[in-house]
Amino acid sequence: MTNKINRVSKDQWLAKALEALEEGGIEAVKVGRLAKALGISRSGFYWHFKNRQELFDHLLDYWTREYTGIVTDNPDLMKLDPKKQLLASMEMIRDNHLGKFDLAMTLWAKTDSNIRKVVNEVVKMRLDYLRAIFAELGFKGDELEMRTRLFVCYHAWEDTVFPDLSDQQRSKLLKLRYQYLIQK
Amino acid sequence: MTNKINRVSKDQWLAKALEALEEGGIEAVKVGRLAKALGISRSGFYWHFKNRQELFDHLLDYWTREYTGIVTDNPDLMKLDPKKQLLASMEMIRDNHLGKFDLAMTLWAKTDSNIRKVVNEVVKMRLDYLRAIFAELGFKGDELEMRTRLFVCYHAWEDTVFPDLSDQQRSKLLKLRYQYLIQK
DNA sequence: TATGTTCTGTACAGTTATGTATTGTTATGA
DNA sequence: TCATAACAATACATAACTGTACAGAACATA
Repeated sequence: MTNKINRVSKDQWLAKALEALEEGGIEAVKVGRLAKALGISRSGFYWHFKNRQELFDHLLDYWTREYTGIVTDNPDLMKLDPKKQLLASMEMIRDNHLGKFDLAMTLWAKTDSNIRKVVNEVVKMRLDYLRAIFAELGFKGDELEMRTRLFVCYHAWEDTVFPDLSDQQRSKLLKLRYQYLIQK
Repeated sequence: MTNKINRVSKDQWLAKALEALEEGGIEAVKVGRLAKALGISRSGFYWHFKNRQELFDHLLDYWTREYTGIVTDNPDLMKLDPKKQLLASMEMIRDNHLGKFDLAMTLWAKTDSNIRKVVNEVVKMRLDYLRAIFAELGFKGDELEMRTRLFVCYHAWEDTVFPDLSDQQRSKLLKLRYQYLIQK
């Protein structure tokens, strides 16, 4: 008996949506496509979410929580001396693939002012966080700004721009970049 | 008399398509939306293009021609000594907004292997071009690779990641970055 | 003025998408 | 075991999007 039906939770819908978002941007996140990918009909979706927009709101929420605060709001990192904090941040960004959704989010921000607001805030948080570290390392003024932005841009986008780098190569370059960035 | 009809050329369709591509990725490039934005019906589109795919082919073509070769295939730049070539390249990327479509193209590449192939080639061309310059400046091995990638990533994405930078600030940071990147 | 080329709108058919309504099935807790 | 919550399928109405067909207007040129 037990004609088992595949049941899909809210989190599973969200996970598939994130996948679609990462791969094709927000316009590729379609209810029907997600259902097909999950192997069920669309009906369950509207039990979990009022409509497509509500899913979008959750996606934005998720990204803000999971992909930004981990570094910039981490008390353990704050305790370290600036050099160690910088290196630990670099490794954390790499290990957690913190730039994973930056591509889709940044594109999304272009057509949606709500998203734009959040993305701008996130970029600002990252800049503030790194600026503080480089300031502690003794950099000032425009030099401080230049290093901060070089860091923020590169580390958020390395995965996206150079997806084919091996882990080994990535690690080697990371160490060298660390030395280079703290050098006066 | 002269009930003037708004006529729209192929180039105008392409221009609007590029706009849509830049703002919302390839999934946002819809024939109907372009027509609406141009203030006409869709019919003309199918006179210029066989179908939507043919428009996509043109978009890829356009990007490859206009947004990559300008720097990496420029004989005038090759004549310069490496330091001047580096600086001129940086200014050229900035002035021509050469990273303008990188966001949409990179996302597009995730779901289309033809696009991925081209995008990968373009990134490779950029890396080769910059690697040659930094090599002439005396860098070797992993250090050479680190600087090359730092440059390529930052300069293609600065506009996208920091859209709010003023021209003045952008110029100031460019000069400092130039000094920093050639420094041993 | 005649003629072909370059575009236009309108109409239609087919596909894909959203959202609603309704009813059925399974798991859980009282 | 009974009620309810948490899912499921199916059917339906509507809108958006693609592509085709076709008739006609404007333009270039001879």
